[in-house]
Amino acid sequence: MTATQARRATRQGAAVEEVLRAADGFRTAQEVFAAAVAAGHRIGLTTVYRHLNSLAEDGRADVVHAGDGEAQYRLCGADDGGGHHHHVVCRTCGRSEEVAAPEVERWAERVAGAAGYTEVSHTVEVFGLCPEHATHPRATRS
Amino acid sequence: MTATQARRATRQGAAVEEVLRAADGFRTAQEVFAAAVAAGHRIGLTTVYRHLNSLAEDGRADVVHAGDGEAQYRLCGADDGGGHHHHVVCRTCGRSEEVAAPEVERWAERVAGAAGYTEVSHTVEVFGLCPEHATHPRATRS
DNA sequence: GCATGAAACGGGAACCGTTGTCATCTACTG
DNA sequence: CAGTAGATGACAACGGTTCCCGTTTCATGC
Repeated sequence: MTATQARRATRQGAAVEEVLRAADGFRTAQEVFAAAVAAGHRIGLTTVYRHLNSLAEDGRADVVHAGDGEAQYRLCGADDGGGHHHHVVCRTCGRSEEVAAPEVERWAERVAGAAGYTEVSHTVEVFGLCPEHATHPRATRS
Repeated sequence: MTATQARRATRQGAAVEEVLRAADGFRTAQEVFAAAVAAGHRIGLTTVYRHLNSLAEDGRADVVHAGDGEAQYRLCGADDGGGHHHHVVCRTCGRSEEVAAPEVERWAERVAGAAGYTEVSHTVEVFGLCPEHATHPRATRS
């Protein structure tokens, strides 16, 4: 299961990756589709979903579920050796910063183990407003 | 504004809470609906959703989005004040343990702040298999 | 370069969970 | 006990995602 040589090289697959690479943040499948079409690519929504899922499966893309039932995708380093990571995502523009979270990993393992749970997985997503989209300084910010 | 006495006391509202209380884990809205009907309550799916959302809004229930677009609900201590907490949820039966996560709270604030993000919120869900549903030790690394 | 088999594509329908609509019903108040 | 605001629920609408299946395109051998 090393070589997940799933897909054949196609224009559409390239288009999806291209759109994803051009965006420096998370995008929904529909946004990717719209962007690809806008860029002149001939591609169907179904195909966008197919490629997005393939990328996610192969670990070439990260997925977050924003909580309102809309999955968002983002390209990430092909085989980011050992680095399971998380993101801080801007609620407004989808921009994101990648952050490592060794403490959180350990914490998850520990509390789950303490409760007797096995095969532990976890989802950690941090949402916020990036500097550019920060609202009026409600606290003491200058 | 303390008493968010939003809803009138009705049989249906009681039924939803009853079902939720009987289950010691997370349940989807549809499951709650099915259980209520099975228990002989006369109630509609719409109403189940309404009460579930009310409970969640008032902080009387926790919600997790299992990642496949299905929200799951669980009763929790009425007004547990500042106690923002998380859960370890069994993938198979929905059973869950409540866990406090002060370190994670701090971590989220810190990394988001470091990246210049404000209005930070986060979702942390840990999934696993409870002792009862553990599979044979497969040595699989997540 | 061209034929060929297989994989990928894509339009539209199907699905599924969730929310909106609105006429009817019911829990509370006076 | 009657009046009324609010709750209910059957059904339709909705939005995101997946399935279906005939058509197109890729990759390869000739």
